[in-house]
Amino acid sequence: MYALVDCNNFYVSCERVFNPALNGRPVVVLSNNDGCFIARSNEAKALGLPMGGPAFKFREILNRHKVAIHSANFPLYGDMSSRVMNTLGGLAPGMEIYSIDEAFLDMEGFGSIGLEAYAGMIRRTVRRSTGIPVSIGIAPTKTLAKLANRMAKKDPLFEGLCILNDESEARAAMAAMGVEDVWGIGRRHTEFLNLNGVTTALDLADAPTQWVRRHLHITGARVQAELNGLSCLPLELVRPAKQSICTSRSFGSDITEQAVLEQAVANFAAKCALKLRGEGETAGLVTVFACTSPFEERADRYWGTRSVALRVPTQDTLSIVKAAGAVLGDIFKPGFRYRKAGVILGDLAPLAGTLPALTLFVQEEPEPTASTRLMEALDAVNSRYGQGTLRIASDVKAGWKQRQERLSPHYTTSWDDIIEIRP
DNA sequence: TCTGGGGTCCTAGGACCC
DNA sequence: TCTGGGGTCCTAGGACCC
Repeated sequence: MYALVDCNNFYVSCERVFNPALNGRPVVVLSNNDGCFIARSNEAKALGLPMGGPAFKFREILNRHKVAIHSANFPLYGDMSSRVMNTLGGLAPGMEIYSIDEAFLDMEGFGSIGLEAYAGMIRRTVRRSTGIPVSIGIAPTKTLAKLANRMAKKDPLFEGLCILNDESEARAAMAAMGVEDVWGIGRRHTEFLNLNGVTTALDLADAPTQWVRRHLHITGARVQAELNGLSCLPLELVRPAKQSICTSRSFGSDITEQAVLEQAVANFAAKCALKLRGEGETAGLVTVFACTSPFEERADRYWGTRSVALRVPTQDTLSIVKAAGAVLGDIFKPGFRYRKAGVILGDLAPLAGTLPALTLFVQEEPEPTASTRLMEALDAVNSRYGQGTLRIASDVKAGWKQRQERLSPHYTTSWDDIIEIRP
């Protein structure tokens, strides 16, 4: 049996841990730039505020119901996530961290204690240790565990815990669940399935397997098998190495000058390099993109992207920022209003096993130790005094910024912020 | 005025190999 | 008139996840 543990309204719950006055009130957390809703309390959901809805379209409801609004505070949420995962890791023999607020647990062998009692203990322990409320779904496959979790959240009668013990319980749950709510079935597949009379999860489970394989491909076939109790998605106990690392942002206001865009891209490249070192990897490919708002008139839209291969794979901020700056020079076209840009690192390889790339015409030394030592010093200073304390000169936040008008303090990751909230 | 960010996997098709 | 079989690698685009 697998358990899916999912934090309730996670970002809102994080804000409430440190600001209990938010309990019982409608609360929303906004995306970067304060654009869309990315988390809503139950009270906010009841007001009809939709996931992903742009805040400006709901200004009237937000004002009328005095909804508490927070800008996204990802350092806080990431740290709270670690606390939840550390707690869960001690409560089961195997765990797969699936997302910032979800983990699958191996429930093998807990049948004798009683799954229900054990799951109740998990919920109480996480709540007591971290302040975060969680819901749990338990079933014979991961896909059914996701479905059970959804039941646990949807229907208050379950009180945050739903266990599907056997086929008849699974079939009853699937009959009550729309096919669009099945894990792995997105908007396009839902549209296709509905047109063909498949509207519930149970319809999908019972559809002809060849037909599912043909139209929903191998991933859809796995979903169907899992709904029928055949486990084909094992628990991934170790996180696979990342294949790419990306940092991108939309801007608080449009950018038209190349120099300003260069500053932003330098900042994104430096952030990427920091993440890269955190993963212990080197990158061999740097991709940069810059684009206008997708809501522009067609003639004013532009999407530029280009990649450059690095002669020597590296995790050095200076090399990566330099490469990214050169690529931006290639794709920048004057006359457009740029709304968003980003840097993507690819061809990742572990640092330890890195050999100098074979180059035919250029005699390339292995990466000098000086670079490694400089990066160590850079990271040590920034870790001690805050990210951005020491940075590359082109990475200046002079001409671009994001909107973050209602940011809560970084309660768990910044001493300065804690001092600031002292009464 | 105002619409997020960071990922993965799969397929189809082209180009190439012997 | 007749035109194989078995592969790899790469890329773009689509679909999905939170």
